[in-house]
Amino acid sequence: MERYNFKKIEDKWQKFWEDNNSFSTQIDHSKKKFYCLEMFPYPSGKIHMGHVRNYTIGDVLARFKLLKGFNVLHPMGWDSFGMPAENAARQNNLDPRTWTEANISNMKSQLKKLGLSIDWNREISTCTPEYYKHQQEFFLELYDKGLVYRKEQYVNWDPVDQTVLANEQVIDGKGWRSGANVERKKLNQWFFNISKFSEKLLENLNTLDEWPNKVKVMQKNWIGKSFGCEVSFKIENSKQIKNINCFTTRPDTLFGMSFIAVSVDHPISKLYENDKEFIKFKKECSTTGTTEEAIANAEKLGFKTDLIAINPLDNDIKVPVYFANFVLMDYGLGAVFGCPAHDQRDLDFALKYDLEVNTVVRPNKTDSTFKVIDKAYTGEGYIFNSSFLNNLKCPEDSIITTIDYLEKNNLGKKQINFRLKDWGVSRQRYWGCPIPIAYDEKGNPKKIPKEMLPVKLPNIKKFETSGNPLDNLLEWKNIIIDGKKYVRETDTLDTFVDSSWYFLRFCSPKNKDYGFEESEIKYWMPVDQYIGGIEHAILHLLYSRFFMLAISDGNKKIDIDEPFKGLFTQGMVCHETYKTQDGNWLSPDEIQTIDGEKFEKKDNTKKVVVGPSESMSKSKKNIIDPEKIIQNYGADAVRLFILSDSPPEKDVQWSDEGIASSYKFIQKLWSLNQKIILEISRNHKFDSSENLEKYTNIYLKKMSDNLDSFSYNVLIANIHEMCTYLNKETSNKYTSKTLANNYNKILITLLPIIPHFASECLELNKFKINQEWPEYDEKKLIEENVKIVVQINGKKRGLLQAKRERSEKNLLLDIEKDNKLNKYLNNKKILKVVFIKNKIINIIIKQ
RNA sequence: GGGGCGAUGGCGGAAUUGGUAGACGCGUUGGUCUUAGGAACCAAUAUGGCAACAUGUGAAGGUUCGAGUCCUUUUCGCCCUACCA
Repeated sequence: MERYNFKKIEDKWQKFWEDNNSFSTQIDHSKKKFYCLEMFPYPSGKIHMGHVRNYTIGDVLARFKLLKGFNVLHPMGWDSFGMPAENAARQNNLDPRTWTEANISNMKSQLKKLGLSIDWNREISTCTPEYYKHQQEFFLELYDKGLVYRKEQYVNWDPVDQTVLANEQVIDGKGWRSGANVERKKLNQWFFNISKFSEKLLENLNTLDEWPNKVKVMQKNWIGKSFGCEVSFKIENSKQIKNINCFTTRPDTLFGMSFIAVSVDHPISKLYENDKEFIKFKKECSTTGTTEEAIANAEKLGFKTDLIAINPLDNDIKVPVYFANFVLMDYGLGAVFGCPAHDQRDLDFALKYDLEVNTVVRPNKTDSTFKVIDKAYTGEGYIFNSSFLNNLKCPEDSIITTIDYLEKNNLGKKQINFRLKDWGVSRQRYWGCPIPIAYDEKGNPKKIPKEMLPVKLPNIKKFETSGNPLDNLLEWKNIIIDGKKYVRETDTLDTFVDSSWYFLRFCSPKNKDYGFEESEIKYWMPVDQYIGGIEHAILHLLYSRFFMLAISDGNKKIDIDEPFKGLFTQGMVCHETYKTQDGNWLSPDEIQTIDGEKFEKKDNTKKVVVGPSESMSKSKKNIIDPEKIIQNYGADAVRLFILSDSPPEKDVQWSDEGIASSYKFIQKLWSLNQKIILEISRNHKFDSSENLEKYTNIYLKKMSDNLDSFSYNVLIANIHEMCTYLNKETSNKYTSKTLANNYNKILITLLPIIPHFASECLELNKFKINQEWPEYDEKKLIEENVKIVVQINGKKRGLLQAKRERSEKNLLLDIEKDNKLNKYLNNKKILKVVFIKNKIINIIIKQ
């Protein structure tokens, strides 16, 4: 028997799909659309297993929807601006564009070898002027809408990469790429006014019912809405400072206040800018480590001012004002009032500086002994020691009452505060989208006129070691608009801007007038299923949601609020890690094993230390190259394996045994196919078609259900069962017609998963290649004979074959006749019978 | 500190959503064929027991005729987030 030649057959079908433009898509209003999108890759050079998993999951869905008769949009592109290109250029003295384009062409051919159903006619690349021209238009459009502005601000400066980082790109106080300690620096920056949509971005999360809850929770926390009020405190002893305003979520604890703490960056710090002690304190605050432990263990430090603040609810309560290291200028108003009894930080601070601890909330109304000593009480309870607030239920009633009082007496106002900050998009980098702005002699920004777009990124011959080469490119920097001299903005846009609208561009990839055509996004948007890694749960997804709101803001023709209707976050691909005994990482290629337990290095047979399985990464060398695997086992085997071992949303363990087993399984399916071709040609006279038809019908239901619910690992199990069943059941039992009819349907169900193999089998069987997904018949799922579980006192004691709808009474008679079952009853008194038709009978007897 | 998720054989994982726990795969064991097999095929594989049977979904309780699934408490693990006022 001829073995399955995956090389020949996979090449054949990939060529067929390409020659026939099988996956190119046009608007077709007679069909329902389905927009299936996987997060596009950064062209780093080669695809990795994470891509294989991501794009296989998406392809299964896209092909399934195509078979179901949807008009499927399944595009692919390249997130091709960004620092690696620039770094490679510096290191190897070449042009980032050349490097990027070579990578794209290599990765594209790798992706094609996976047999993905992608409409390559819609391919886009964000580093091309055809793409970023429209991004510049959007920038100016948002500028006109007041959603883009420029301000001087402290920024996170990465001294190694010589660039500004967004808050989200700073992890544990270090740059997310360079790992260098991030410094604070004041620069003029461009911002997107994302905080304008805080409420909307939060509210809309409720409408995203096809998103993982986890991602919604993460975004909710990131947006960080808190309800409270602004309270104004009079300062009684200063000419310059009359008031300090604080934001609080717990105004009801005002009577327990014993100090005010403000950030060292608070405006009142101006009063102390010449105070040597204060300067020293401020410096101390900024050098406190930013690692997790440092923050957790950081001591609360204060610098006492001579200011005295008055409690607005009781003018006799006068408290000192401190600068404190735990108050951040970034959040709220950069000032808090301290109520040590009911906030742990305030309590730590109070104990250190010997401030009063006044308990004003107690768990019970009447517990007169309750007093906070060394642990702040933040639970529910009742207010006391607080004048007009006494005995109010806390926090619900007490907060509302306090805010009412403050507002009526002009002492404060209700306020909702968000943690979400505006998005700083300026990057001091070359390889990004130029910001379409120039400055006049006075430094005022001017929009580059539309007809002068795109502002093309000039070619750079030589890269200096650091900084932005655009700064030194005078012939590009100096520009004349309407006869006047201007200097260009040399910062480029954060690459997250590029990916914030690419899903719109896919709808109209060639449109020259604008980033998209309204009629086209009206048809295709929103993305029905977006698939990618959980690492983008906040940044990319939030920015994209913002961009959609920003573009449709004030444009009634675009009524799309949310870009991604469904979101699926796939797990990572993991592999064991290996190290030499002196701690150097080893790749799986460098090691071998004899017994599967002890591992040694191939070249010198030295012992290898096997570490835990972790997400594949270059730094740990635990990577498996998809290209080699495709070469050895074929794309279908890789697709099959990457789906089979774990549910797609969980991490999957790469294993040599696993991929080998998938390969073998395809061979097994191949021999099944040969066998069935032979059986069909024999045309048996017998026909117990009912069995096969019934089986096929159940199988189709399972396949459809599991495809709909992303249970792809269970789907593969269904295929294994099918293979075993057909191998057993198809010998000498069916007429050609019955067998061909059912087998044809089964083969179609393999198309989404192992498309080359399934296409080849369809062709060999002379079945049509383009067929619709076979639907199952709901009526035929009903079995005439059913198995009834028999329980005695809730314990399973056996099974009973019975006709459908058999009554409780008759089943009891059956049980009495059954030798295995009747011994349990043994003339004992039946107290109760629980009977669920066609399912279970539970007999309760006296013991 | 706050939030989220999870815990099922040697391993990855199934379980129609309250109704036969362990589908399917890996691994292991035995067998067939073979010069040989790291190939193919067949069989077994939760635990204890010769068996009947008993036990069994991190732990303890509860609801129920019936709980992996629901409720309460608890332990452990993973992830996110963080001096957020």
